[in-house]
Amino acid sequence: MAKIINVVKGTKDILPADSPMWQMLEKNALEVFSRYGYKEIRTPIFEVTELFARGVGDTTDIVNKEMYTFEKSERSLTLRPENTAGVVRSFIENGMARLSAPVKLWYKGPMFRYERPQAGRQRQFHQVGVEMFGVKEPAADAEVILLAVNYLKSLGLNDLEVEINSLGCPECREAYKNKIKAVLKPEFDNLCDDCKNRYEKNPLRLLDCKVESCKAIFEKPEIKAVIQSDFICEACAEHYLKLKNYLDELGIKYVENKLLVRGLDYYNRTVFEIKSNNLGSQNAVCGGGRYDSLVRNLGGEDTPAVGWAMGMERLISLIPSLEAKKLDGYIVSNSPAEAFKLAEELRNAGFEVEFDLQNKKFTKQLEKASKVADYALILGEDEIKTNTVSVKNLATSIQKAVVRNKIGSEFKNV
RNA sequence: GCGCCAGUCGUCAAGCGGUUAAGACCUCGGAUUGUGGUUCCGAUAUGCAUGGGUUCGAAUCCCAUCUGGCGCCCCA
Repeated sequence: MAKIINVVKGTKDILPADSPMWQMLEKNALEVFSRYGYKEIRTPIFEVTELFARGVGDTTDIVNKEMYTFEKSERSLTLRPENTAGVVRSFIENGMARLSAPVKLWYKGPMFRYERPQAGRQRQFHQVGVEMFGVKEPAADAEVILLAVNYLKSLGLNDLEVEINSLGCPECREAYKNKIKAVLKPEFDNLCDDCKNRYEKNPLRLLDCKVESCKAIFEKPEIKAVIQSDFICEACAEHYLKLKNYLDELGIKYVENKLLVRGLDYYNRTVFEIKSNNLGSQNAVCGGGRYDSLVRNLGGEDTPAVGWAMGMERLISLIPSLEAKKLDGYIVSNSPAEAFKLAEELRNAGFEVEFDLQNKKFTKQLEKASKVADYALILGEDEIKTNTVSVKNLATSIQKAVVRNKIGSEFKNV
């Protein structure tokens, strides 16, 4: 035999046994998001590399080491590692800023990140996400979080923990970063290598380092005081407070996590994550926040925006697997032409029906019927002569003759 | 990119230096030639991720590669 070819590392087939689950996720997304006025947008799977460098941020790991980038006709193109940048590009390019705000969009589809695969992490994975443009008020943040919670609910996921935080605006965050850097400066040599790196790149990410020696440093009173301080400016604080009030009113439980820092550079003010304890170390199913300066940074008019994305594979790993659905009927017959006609009749009436295409013996056909269908529709010589179909309920073993031209309306009653 | 663990039939696995490489499920065929899902019989890995090595002898030991899992990093 010829050598077989395998799927590439970090990618997976979605097999027929799995696809009903995916269909459910997609159907619920359409239903739930539509109720809030969100419309689906589908953007290309690859974009010009510069979009992600400018959009996601060139200090991020995603852009620095995880992108699938290739050259074609002297242009650098990249398989999308996330979809916010693409949606924003489309928003600007299609003049959606001229539409009446808010502009509410949702998407689903594959994303690509060159990372070491592990549980809940693949190189090709799928996200569903929403983006809302044009609303600076905290009600937008609240709606988007509510939408996430309700989508999860529609999937039977009720007990996930919502974590929120405010990163402040660029101004107050910059001041905070500088304070952190200042207070940690004397300890710099004692930080772990990762933290030394983060010190310059993104000091906010220092804070949830898991290395014990770093944790100990952050516990020192004078350092802890700075870390714990409410650094955000008045306007940001008010925005954050209003968001929390909305969430309280809506009965959405949340935990404030000062260490929550989304890794993408574009976030400001609100950031949030929804986590599960049943996912191992890749425990976030949903992550998002506000990104008021991204549209402008990508060349559009100043437009505030909020959104989130969920990892569909992670969602699926939390949902109990669905039972395989059986056919409505399986026709047992030694007259393929008659079986064809009956099958077509029932299929046109909306039933899921199959029959044997391989001239198998009667007993084999019946055995097959019992495995794959709720009813066996027996169409033998006797039945053809008398213009009937013997319908056998395979769960109860009850069998009845049904007049051929009433079969569609009656076989399910046996 | 780094560290640790693992890889035996379509699936779940036993075997841990000398076996014809167990067993179960699935699939297929037969027992019964118009009644299945319960029963009985049979078929299905010259092969143990791939490639090297050690050994009289390797699925079993060693090395490399590939893939998966866990952790770090990061993120959904």
